[in-house]
Amino acid sequence: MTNIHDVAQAAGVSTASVSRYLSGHTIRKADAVRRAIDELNFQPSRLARSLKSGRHHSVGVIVPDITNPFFAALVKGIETELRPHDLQVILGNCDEDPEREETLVADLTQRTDGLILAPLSENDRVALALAKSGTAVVLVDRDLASGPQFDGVMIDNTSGVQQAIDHLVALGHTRIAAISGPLRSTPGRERHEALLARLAHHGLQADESIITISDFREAGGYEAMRGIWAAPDRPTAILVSNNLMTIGALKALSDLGVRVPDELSVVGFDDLSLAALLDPPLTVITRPDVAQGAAAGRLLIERLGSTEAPPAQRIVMPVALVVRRSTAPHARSPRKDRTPS
Amino acid sequence: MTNIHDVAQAAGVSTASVSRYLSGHTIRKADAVRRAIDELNFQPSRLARSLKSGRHHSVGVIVPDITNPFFAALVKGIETELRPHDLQVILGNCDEDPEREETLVADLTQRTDGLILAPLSENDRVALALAKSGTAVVLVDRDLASGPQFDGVMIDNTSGVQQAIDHLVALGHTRIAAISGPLRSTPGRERHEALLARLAHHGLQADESIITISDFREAGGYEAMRGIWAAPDRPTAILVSNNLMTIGALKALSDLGVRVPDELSVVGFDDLSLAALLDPPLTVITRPDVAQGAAAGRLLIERLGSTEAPPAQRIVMPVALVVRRSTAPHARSPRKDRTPS
DNA sequence: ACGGTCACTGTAATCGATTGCACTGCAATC
DNA sequence: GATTGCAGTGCAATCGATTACAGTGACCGT
Repeated sequence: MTNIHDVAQAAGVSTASVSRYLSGHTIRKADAVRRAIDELNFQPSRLARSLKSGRHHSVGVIVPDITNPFFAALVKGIETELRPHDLQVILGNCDEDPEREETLVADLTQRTDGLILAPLSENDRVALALAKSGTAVVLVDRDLASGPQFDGVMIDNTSGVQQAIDHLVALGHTRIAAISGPLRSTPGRERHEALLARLAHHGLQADESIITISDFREAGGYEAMRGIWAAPDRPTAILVSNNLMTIGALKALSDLGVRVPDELSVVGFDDLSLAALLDPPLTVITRPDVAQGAAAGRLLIERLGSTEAPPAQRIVMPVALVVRRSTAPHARSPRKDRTPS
Repeated sequence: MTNIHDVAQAAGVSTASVSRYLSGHTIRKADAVRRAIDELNFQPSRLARSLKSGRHHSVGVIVPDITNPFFAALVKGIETELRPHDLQVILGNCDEDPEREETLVADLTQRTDGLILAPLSENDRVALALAKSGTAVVLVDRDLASGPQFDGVMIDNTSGVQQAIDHLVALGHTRIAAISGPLRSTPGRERHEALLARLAHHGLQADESIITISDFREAGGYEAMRGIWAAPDRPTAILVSNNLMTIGALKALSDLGVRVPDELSVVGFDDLSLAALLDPPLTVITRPDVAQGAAAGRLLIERLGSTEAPPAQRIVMPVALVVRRSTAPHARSPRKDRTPS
């Protein structure tokens, strides 16, 4: 690559003048400089610029799993919001790996002006690094134990789970299974806690053999579902705590030949773009995804804009139950509920 | 942030010694330096490092739409391949916007050692910039008109379309519709051309009223499907050229109350994680996605590893037809094929 | 005691830009 | 004609690291 020196030489001016030309000042030999830039195909090094100015004109977004359509949508929301502000979005996918998350945080704090982060764990070590680094940070969907010091955009997990359980109970279900996500993450923990609380609220017991903690991944949901179906006393309904595990669970049910909702009512947390086309159409808890990303983008812009750090802001977005046809009234006896083998 | 100077001062050595300590040399006051680094929480600036060394230890991946599960899978394959080589993956999502693509290319060529790119258009302006910049580039899934000078990992679109059409013809369909992608992109063009060629090969006519060019997006597929179903002479089968448009088409059919495959046989290009669970399970052309990404990663590593530029390599990966139940024999008369309105 | 290794050290140049400072030269003003 | 003002200029420092080069000192052998 040609550098500013080459251009200066070719145009017969000093590098200072070229630099000033680039930043919009009027200079005497503007024509010559313009021509030199064109001919040499000069592009100022962003690296050098950032080193000098400390600004990068980009923000990092770190998500646990870009394969998850929710995070893909989140990213889309963030980008839409950030684009008009001349901020590049740089995406890091830590693939549920804490070590990789740490590397990414370290890397991106140095290449970007701010970070939008969905941490893997509430007790993440990254929190420390972040708190010290002084980078602008917005948490999204997932919190940190030391969270309150950061901006954040969360959703009302508790309400979502309550709506789902209430719906199942209203349909007459009393033996309700669940596949939860990892408890170290906010949605995993909050949804699981809400589940236990709501079951208790209805006077239902939480049976460990049909309430499984899994990993928010498709394969995990598949395994968990098979495990639950092998339990001595099968449930008549199940709440699956995120979209990918729901897909896995549905595949397991399909492989096992279990009819939904006749034998098992299924509610998934997170909508799926195909949920309405499934057989049967899936009852889910929907939540804003693109909007959640956009909100996070807005918070970050606000923070980057102000010179001194404003107090941390928290946004909690509402969720809603969408009843389709994967849930049905519990027609049979609540006890002794076996399919003929 | 503290810099190498602060550390040097605190440890009572010169910056050179700190730098040497960091790069693994033995130095006399190693202990003091280590302690200073810990206490000051020093992390060397990657920016400054890159500026000096010209290496970034990262590669850029630019995709047209991260919301598309295919690209998400591709990214996953790339990451898995690159991680062991100490290369960060930095993701850019241009969201089908050429302008944004250009910005991203410009940005990422400066922050990374190489680029894996799925260009929006075969005649992309970025090609020029790339050719000049001398960055290592691997094209994936989509080619450039000036492509042969770059490494690339493509798939056999033609064969995939042939298999799909042959399958439909074997089922007795003669009036075959299609929703194609944008012709400026490789998969759009190749699949469309293969479609026309294969229809001709079977002596079938390509009727413009039921062969639509769309945009590879869900909404586009939805609209296109509605348009096709409004045609005076309806088709009995359709090939949809990618996953998102297939989702859109299925939603349109669902909204229109069209029964699949009774009234219309549907084949989609690209598998979907839920394809088998749909009603009915969807017949698709599958293709490697993670593997395609991994192959691209390998090519890039190879290129980055060698000092002088090796000749460009091309990989073409095979595709396969997976017959499920969205395609069925054409039972009724091929002419005058209306559902009762 | 002297010279020669050898291991380590600091100074300073470098990567490619930006910018404070002192300065130039021209036009406007008295 | 001298003075002021001002737009534009180049030099050199700077951002934070790496590294060629020229020391420095300890230690060894004679």
